[in-house]
Amino acid sequence: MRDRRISESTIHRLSHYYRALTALEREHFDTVSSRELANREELTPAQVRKDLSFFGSFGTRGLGYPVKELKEKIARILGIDRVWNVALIGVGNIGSALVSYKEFARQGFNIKLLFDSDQRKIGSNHKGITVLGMDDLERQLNENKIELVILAVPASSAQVIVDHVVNCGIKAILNFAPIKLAVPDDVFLRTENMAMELEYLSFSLVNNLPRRSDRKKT
Amino acid sequence: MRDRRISESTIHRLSHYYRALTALEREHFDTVSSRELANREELTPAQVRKDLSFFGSFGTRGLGYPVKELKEKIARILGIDRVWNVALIGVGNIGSALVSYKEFARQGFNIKLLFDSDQRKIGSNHKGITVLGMDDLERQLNENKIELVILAVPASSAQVIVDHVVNCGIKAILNFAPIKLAVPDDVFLRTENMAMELEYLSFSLVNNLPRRSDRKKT
DNA sequence: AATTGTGAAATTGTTCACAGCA
DNA sequence: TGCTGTGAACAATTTCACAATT
Repeated sequence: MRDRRISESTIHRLSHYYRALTALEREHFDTVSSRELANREELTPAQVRKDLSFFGSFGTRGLGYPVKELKEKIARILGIDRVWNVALIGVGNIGSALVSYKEFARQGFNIKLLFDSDQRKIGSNHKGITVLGMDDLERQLNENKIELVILAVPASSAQVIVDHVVNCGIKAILNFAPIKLAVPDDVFLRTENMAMELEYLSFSLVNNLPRRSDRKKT
Repeated sequence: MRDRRISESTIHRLSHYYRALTALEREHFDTVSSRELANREELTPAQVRKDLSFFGSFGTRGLGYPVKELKEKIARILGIDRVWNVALIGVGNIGSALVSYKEFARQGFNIKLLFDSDQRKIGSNHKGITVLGMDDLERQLNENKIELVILAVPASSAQVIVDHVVNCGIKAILNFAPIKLAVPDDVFLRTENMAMELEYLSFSLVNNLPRRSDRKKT
């Protein structure tokens, strides 16, 4: 199964496995079967095995997967076995919530810098980090070896700001503005659209969809 | 094409079409072709036509789709042509950011009630809404005809609280805790996992994935 | 006996290509 | 002519089922 193209869904499921394995580790399980892992994230055992087999043979026939080891393997695959230096642009509602979002830090996403274009916010403090102005962006990103930028600015200014960020050489951006941004082909952009899931719920309620849906193919 | 099962991806793409149509309306377009609509959300024209054809024949051959009308049709399909009464539980970082998140209000999601189990937060005010205690939950949800609950509580208490919410008769829940929650089959649950997209970016960077990926197949 | 790893089959989702209509 | 609507072709993903292994 070496070298089949890895799909987006597979990668997202790795995040789920990682989460489940973190829980299993806390509960002192040494090994876990594909069935148990599947149950915990509402997937099928076959899918778990197929997903994992893309990356190697991590299990033992008859026994299952070693929890701690598999968790480390997946962390390595996802690239979260290290610390990423992150800058966050836009310290409004969402932005300031994200600064304190524990799950980011727990997975090695270290928000080191905050930026805002609002003069009144520059110099203010969030969780011990001083908000910088946008004119300082390029130098600060370089000096702090930032590899990842989170954008939490209004939709109206998001494209201008993302252009600026791209010009600074950043190759990975997480966008919270509910708008489609254009970036060059060599930049990774993901957009978190929080209204979309509410719309999905709304759709489900009015159309009385077949039940038990939680997240993408996931 | 009547009565093919509508996939999750199709529904998510409807959200995208809705967003694009909102922009087109603002730009005073009367009609739009499947090609233009596809371009705006980075999809293919065939996909746009197929998606829309699930729900009816909204376009005119040779001309395209009427922007205003199509937007209304999609709003109707998504169930956002009305106001939904929403309660938000957990007024921490994420929770208080969501209260002020304009996009929710704009799409008819009216956050009417706030709850928290922290005594110090009860009685405090967010955007003019007073935070209530959890003991009041059932009565308040009923009296205010709440149909949708947003959960922004810590992972550790999320399952207990979601059980409580389900017992109050709520059938649609948006969960922001990074954990898999169990709910009965007749309850719609969606989980917004914000770390997942960061993990995807991290994976992309370390694996130097083929570029230009923005959200699910979406 | 239990459980992985994996080709093959089944299913689901996407794109093609063109007839049909304005 | 231009563009939709859609069946048919194609591609991707998931599930099945079983040999291999402990």
